[in-house]
Order: sequence, then C-alpha cells, then structure tokens
Amino acid sequence: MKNIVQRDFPELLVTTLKEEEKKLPDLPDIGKDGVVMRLAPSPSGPLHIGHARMSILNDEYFRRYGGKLILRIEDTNPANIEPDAYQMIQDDLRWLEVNFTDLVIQSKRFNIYYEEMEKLIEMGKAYVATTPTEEFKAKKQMGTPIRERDESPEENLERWDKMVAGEYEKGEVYAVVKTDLNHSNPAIRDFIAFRIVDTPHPLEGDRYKAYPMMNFSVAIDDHYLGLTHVIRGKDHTANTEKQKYIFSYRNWKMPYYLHYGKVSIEHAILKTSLIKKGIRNGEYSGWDDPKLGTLLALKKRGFDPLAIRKYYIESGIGSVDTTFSWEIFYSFNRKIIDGRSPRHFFINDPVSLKFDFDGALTADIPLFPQAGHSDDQKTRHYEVRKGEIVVTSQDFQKFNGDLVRLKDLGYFKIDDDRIEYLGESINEDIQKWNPNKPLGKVPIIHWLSGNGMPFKVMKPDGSADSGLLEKDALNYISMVHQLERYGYVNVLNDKTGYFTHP
RNA sequence: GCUCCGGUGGUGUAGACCGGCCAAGCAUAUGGGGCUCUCAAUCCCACGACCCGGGUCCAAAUCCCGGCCGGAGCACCA
Repeated sequence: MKNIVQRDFPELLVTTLKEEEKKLPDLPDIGKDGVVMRLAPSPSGPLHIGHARMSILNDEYFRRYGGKLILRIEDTNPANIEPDAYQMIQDDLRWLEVNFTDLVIQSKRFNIYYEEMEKLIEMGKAYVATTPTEEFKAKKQMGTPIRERDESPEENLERWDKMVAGEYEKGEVYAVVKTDLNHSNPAIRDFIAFRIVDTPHPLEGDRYKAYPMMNFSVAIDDHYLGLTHVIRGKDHTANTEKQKYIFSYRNWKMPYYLHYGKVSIEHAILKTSLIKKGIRNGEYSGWDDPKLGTLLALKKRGFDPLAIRKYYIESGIGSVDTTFSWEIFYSFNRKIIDGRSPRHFFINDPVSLKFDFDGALTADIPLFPQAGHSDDQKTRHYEVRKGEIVVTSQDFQKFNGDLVRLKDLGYFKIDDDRIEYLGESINEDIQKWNPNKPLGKVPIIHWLSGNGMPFKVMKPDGSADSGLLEKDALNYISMVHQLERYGYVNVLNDKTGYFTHP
C-alpha cells in the first residue's frame, strides 16, 4: 500500500508529513468550496471548557478546508436563556480565536420552522396531538399509534393552525414527526417537534406560542444553512438518527455527522444553573470566579487560549469517553507562557528575620531568565541593608538552623528569629556551617527585604494565599508572572492575583 | 429493562476501517542526570499499556464470538 502511494502519488506523502503537526484526521467529501460547519451553543450562559472542545474542533477543520463556520445560537427554550449569553458567547469565541463567519439566531427563524412543519403534516409525515403524553409514551413503547397519527393531514393541519395561533394552553398539544413506530430502538420512535411555551422569550417576548424542539429546528437549519459536516458530542447520536427522518422525507442530502466522546472535567463547576445560583448567593464573585470552569475564569487565571486549542487537538475526535487532564493542560499552558512571564518573589505566609549587618549587599535578579526574550538582560536590582529579611514560613521551618542560599544575594544562616550573612561564595565559614553536606546542594530560597507589599492570591479551589509580593511586579500588572518557587499567577492589581497553575 | 457506542501504560492519545514493517509511537506524570544562583523552562536517560476468554489465520492491539467493565439515548432540555 505504502509502496503504491510512494510510486504513484508521492505528493500525498508530503502532505501527510506536513499535517503531522495538526493531527486531526481528514474529513471525507470535501467540496471545492471547503466545508460549512457550525457551532451550536444554547445561550444559557458563557462558554466553558467543555464547550471549547466543540468550538476548537469545528474551527480547526474550518481553518484547514476553508468555507464557512456558522455560530448558531439555539435559543428555543426561553426558560433556559441568559440574555447576556448572546454576547458573552461571541466574546468567548473571539478569545479562543475561533473566527466564525456567520451568526444565526434560531428565534429569528420561527417562520421557516412553521412552514417546514406544515409541509411535513401535509405530506403525512407529521401530526399534531392532544392525546395525553403519558399515553403517547406508553403506546410508543408498544409500537402502536395514538389516534392523531392516523388522522388525515387536513385534520392535523387544522390543529396545527390552532396550535400556532396560540389557541391551546401549555401542555395541551404537541406536534410530532413520524419515524418508525417499530424501530428497534424505542428512543428513535416518533418524536415531538413542537410544544407550547408560555414563558416569554427574552428576544421575542410572547410573539410565539408554538416552539420547535431541538431535533426539529436543528434538522431544518442544518439543511437550509447548507452544512456539509457536523461535529458534536456523542450524546447526540440518537438525535442524529431522529433528524435523519426529516432529511429523508424531504429528500435532502445529509451532512456528514461525527460524534466525539464525552469529556468529564473533574473539579470544575460547569453547570450554568449552579453557577447562576452561586453568583446570586455570593458563593462566586461572577462568571469569572477562579473556582469555575468557564472560559472567562480561565482567561482571568491567565491561561493562553492556545493551550486549550492544543489540548483539544491532542484529544482528537475519538468517541471514547475521556477525563480532562488538568495536569496535561497545565503543562501545555506552562510551556506557552513561561518564556514571557516576568519572575518575581512572592513570600507566602512570611516569617520576618532580624538582619544585623554593616554596609549593603546587592542583588541583581534576572527578570526574564530565558535567553531570547527582548528583556533577557533586565534584572531587579536591590541593595539590602541592616533590617529585616522575610522568607516563607515553609522554608523557615525546613531550614531553621541550616545554611541557605538567598537567591542572587548570598549564603546565609537562619538562626531562629535572626539571619546571618556568611558570604557571597563558598568559603571556610560556610564549610563550617555545612560540614556534612556537599556544598553544591545548598538550598536556594527566595526572599524579600523591604521591597514587598501585601498581596493575596486567589486559588481555584477557593482558598487564598496571603503574603508579600515583590513591588517590582507592579510594573507588570495584568500579566502572568512566574512567582519563583510558588507558581504562575495573573497579577490583576496591587492587591490581588489569580493563581494560574503550579 | 430496551437500543446504540466504546474499552491501548497513572493520565491524554497514535495504530484498528485495509491483519504482518507494533516485542506498540507521542505527550503528560514519576524517578535519575545535564544546564541554570527557582521546586520553572530546556536537554538526556529510565519506568510503564493492547479488559478477559475462546475462534479464524503462517501471522491478531487490529477480524469473529462470548463475557466483564464503562458511556450515551429512551424528555413538551439543548
């Protein structure tokens, strides 16, 4: 096989090599105009790390093949709409660098849905029922029709007109698309396509009473929007089967559907209903609270959207269920941000040590130690005199009585509430203090001396660390810093930062 | 219960459609080492996996059957 390719289509091999970086498998049936794909979130809240997979996957293929990427906001359930979400979703996508080409809002398309339903009823492929749903469900299980299913299109059309006109109350009537009552999978048998909703719609008010169900509006839109490929979660596999019936009744060409597995994202709060409740009762500071798994929260924690993209490309489109690995995600992000993150000292839970010294010690600590950064020669310059030196309580407990190296300052000995300077390089004094240990192994710790300010770091688990942050960090507000030996932190202002990751 | 789908190291994946080049690649984590006045980044080395049982075949991670385990759907949510 490989030999044949090599001999007859050497150019294919070249593409394969170039694509190696991309990793996602090719899509079938790509036309000359590329693909038409969609992002179809419901506007219940801003996007979260789970939505990002759907967004990135679709966008990657759109980038590869060109064509259209449609943002279709599925707002056909007024009870579950957060009005701000229409905008927030677009902002989130922009942040992810997902550049959709078209915006479609389903609540603007009711006329199309009504027309299409009418056609199906006329064709005898749909019906409108007032039979109690309990009976509808029970009969479906047995594979027998309810009364209305066998009535004429005229009778059903009559009820349909009344349904659209708002002459029924909520729960009294529903419209159904016929599939196959004997389908081996009961989940696929006749499905409800329209229902009555009396909750006012945030955009349309009470203009409509008959609302399409997702399985109906999606099929209609997927066709009329000209979709060629649809990538969505595998919780939709049964839905795809249902939607297939509408396509076949109308003789439409089905887009190519691909279902990826479920990602369970541990330790992340994603459910919008829970988040809204939490915001209301003060448990969360807002949609961007660091405890949340929203993209807004990740942004505020200082993640680069490229890390999210990389992660989901790496995960691929397999149908296997997976667990989101924060560890791997952090690693991707760390590699992206490390080189551009200024280094500073943050003394978490500081311990103050008396420093008795004549004269001044100088320290020049690199700000961007990685070669290649435009400021890689810059340092934080300090003169340390008699007074106080602070270190973290953790280091204090560990090294009290021992020799330590204060980073870029010199060798010191910690002696309870005091700290003593021993020299800037290894000498006899130091060897005395450290008789048994190899001198190359002296622990290097971070410190501050009069150049710190109170600072608080909000962590994703809801806790916070308080301590002293090096004042020089103020020159780099709203940037992710690497607080040495502590972790990466997005410094928001002179008082608070959000913890990115270790 | 019914109908689908799937199970590769701790974790995320490649390979599976079209059986051999897979005594299984990559990433992450872990352990060790180099570099570095950070427990970061970077470089090197090590570690570690084809769910189980049958079958087909010269040959099975890959095909078939059974089992076990996991997931999805069976809504007037999307």
